Amino acid sequence: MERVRTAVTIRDVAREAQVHPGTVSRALNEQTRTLVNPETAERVLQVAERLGYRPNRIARGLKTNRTYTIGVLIPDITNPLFPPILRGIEDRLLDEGYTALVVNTDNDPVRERTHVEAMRARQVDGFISATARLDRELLDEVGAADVPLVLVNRSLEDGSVPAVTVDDRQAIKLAVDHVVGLGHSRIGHVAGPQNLSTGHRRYQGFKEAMAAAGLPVSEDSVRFCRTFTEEEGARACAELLDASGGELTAIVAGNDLLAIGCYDVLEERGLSCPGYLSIVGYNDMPFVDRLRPPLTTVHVPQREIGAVAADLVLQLQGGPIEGLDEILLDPELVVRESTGPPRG
Amino acid sequence: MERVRTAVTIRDVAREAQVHPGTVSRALNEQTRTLVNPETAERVLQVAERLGYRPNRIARGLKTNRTYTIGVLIPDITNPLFPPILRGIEDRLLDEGYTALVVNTDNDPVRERTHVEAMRARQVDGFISATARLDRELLDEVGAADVPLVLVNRSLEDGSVPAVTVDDRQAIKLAVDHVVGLGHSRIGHVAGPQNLSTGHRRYQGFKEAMAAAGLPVSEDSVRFCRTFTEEEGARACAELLDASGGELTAIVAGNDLLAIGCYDVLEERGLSCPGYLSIVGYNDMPFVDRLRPPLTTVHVPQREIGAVAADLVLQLQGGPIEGLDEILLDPELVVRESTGPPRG
DNA sequence: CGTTTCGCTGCAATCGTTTGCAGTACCGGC
DNA sequence: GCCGGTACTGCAAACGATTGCAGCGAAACG
Repeated sequence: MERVRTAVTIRDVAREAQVHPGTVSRALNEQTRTLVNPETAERVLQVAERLGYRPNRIARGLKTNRTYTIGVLIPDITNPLFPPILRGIEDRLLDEGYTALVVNTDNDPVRERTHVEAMRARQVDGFISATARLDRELLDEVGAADVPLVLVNRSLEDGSVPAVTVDDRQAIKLAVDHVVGLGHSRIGHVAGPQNLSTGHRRYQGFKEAMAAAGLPVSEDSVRFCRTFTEEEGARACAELLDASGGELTAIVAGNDLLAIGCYDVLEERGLSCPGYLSIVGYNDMPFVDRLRPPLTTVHVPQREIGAVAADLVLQLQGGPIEGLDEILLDPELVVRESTGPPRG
Repeated sequence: MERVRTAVTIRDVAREAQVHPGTVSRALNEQTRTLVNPETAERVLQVAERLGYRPNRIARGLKTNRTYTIGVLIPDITNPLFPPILRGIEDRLLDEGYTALVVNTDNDPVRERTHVEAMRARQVDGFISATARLDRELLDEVGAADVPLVLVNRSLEDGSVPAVTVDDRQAIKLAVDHVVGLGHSRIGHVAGPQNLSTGHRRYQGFKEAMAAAGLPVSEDSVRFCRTFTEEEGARACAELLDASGGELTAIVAGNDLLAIGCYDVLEERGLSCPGYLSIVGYNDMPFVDRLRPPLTTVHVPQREIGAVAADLVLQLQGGPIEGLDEILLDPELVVRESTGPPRG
């Protein structure tokens, strides 16, 4: 309960340096140091150093209403998609003396709420959310408390909250154009969950890109997954293969995990990739270049997304910014060995 | 600068409920609620709810010297080894109302120091460190401040700091015995950095296991890597292959990344695995079951390690525990397809 | 030499809670 | 009727910092 009172406070320094605590505070703070006599300041600095003084940010935060902490909501850090984003965020925050409070929500509303509450109670200066969904209610709540919030990897239809994402439509277009360029025309889409903005937008992008290429998209050429997992990808892929009567020659998947699921059914059925079926993923997760075959996928600059998002919350610390909604970064197709010309 | 003063404080609740702030505090806290008249308590609860009161943990922490926050030091969250550990930690912490403050150190001493300072300034209640090294100095510093520290995935020789790890020696023995059982006798070791406890202990374990199996380990049968990366693994593997004059038939690697490096040189040289060379990894990182061939490796219960570590810091909150040093969890060999009988 | 200005420092309130202590009211027992 | 006890509740001092305001001495100015 009672931790040994070892901490040296501003008062200790003051006593030792023969000045008032207020003066110590000023001397220690870059911003206000000019207000104190250089000699005094120097002395205070010395004493602080000698005593091993460590400012108590908690106390500081109480007074200044700033904790220099940003809450980061992630569905599941175990999903390889997120670590790079997190790195991007952290590195950027660190530069400015901020720290990230990271939590996993599992996209579970109650976990989400618990975590957001906990973070608000800790007076975080802002939020970055990579979660697929966030209660409208929760959203409004943090909005009302006017602590900045920025979304990554997804966005709101109404643009009411700033977001940084990759241009999903353009990205999917890259993918379909690639296989079209290879000569494919019977192209399927293993789509992500439609209640997630990412899944939905990629599906839209697929339809658009196909239309632009003058290709029809029938009911048989797309299947929806309930989650972004290998299992669902496999299920959808199998259904697609069955429904198309073996005519499909390429699949663009809603994300890499889904693509891996496709690999699984090919292997199971003894079909080759890209010989029998070309597959392109989405995200360029770590290690997909090590799959057999290495996965052709669209690379999204995760780390940069994180960094930009961090930048944004940091800027938002200064107050709201007008006319800010979505920042789109450019995706990039990385061609590996899971795509090739159509069979026959 | 001045955020709108929207927060409702304990005083607002007090005014509204016609009681003293102290009473509100007591009513709101489970522990002390019995001290207040049930009716009053109920009324306070109601008002608090109605006003949307959110206790300010910062203020609370200032008074109670508890932040319910644990600092977690990780080398690099981008390394697939760590996300599961982090999950284990977070889930366990969440159960107890704690939150994790996570940072990436890159094993860089200055980053490390910066981060530790920042966390101490934020008055974290404890530390969990998964970093390979930590300045002796830093270690002592947090020790002196008597905030609990527990290590994961590595330990100190002198056992001065509680740690939770897997039994590296036993684990490597599992690996060695496996290939020995397959009939191998010319077994090499691609060892991790010897300045990291993990790398060192696995190397020791390798020598011991070989000795126990009655097998010699010559100078030509081990190569050391400077880092736990594919590149280094590849370099070491190539050297090993060259040095042994083509006699080696199996390699046990210091970790999965190193093993992947071995895969690379085999591919480069057109050699097969496990036909020409059996390879066993260490850690059972996500996705190694999807490599070609799926990697035989020793599984370490990352998530559990994290959970146990979290448990430990939590327990340590009650005060130091006597006779506590290292908690060893059991590794488990998972045999996949990268190992087979020796050629010839 | 008186007055203003300036540079520096001290004072004390404040941030939002917690908590030891004291006070009050009521009840029961003798 | 007095006393002790019990059950609440209020008071006020913390926790460790920040900061507007005021004071003070010395320099500058007229």
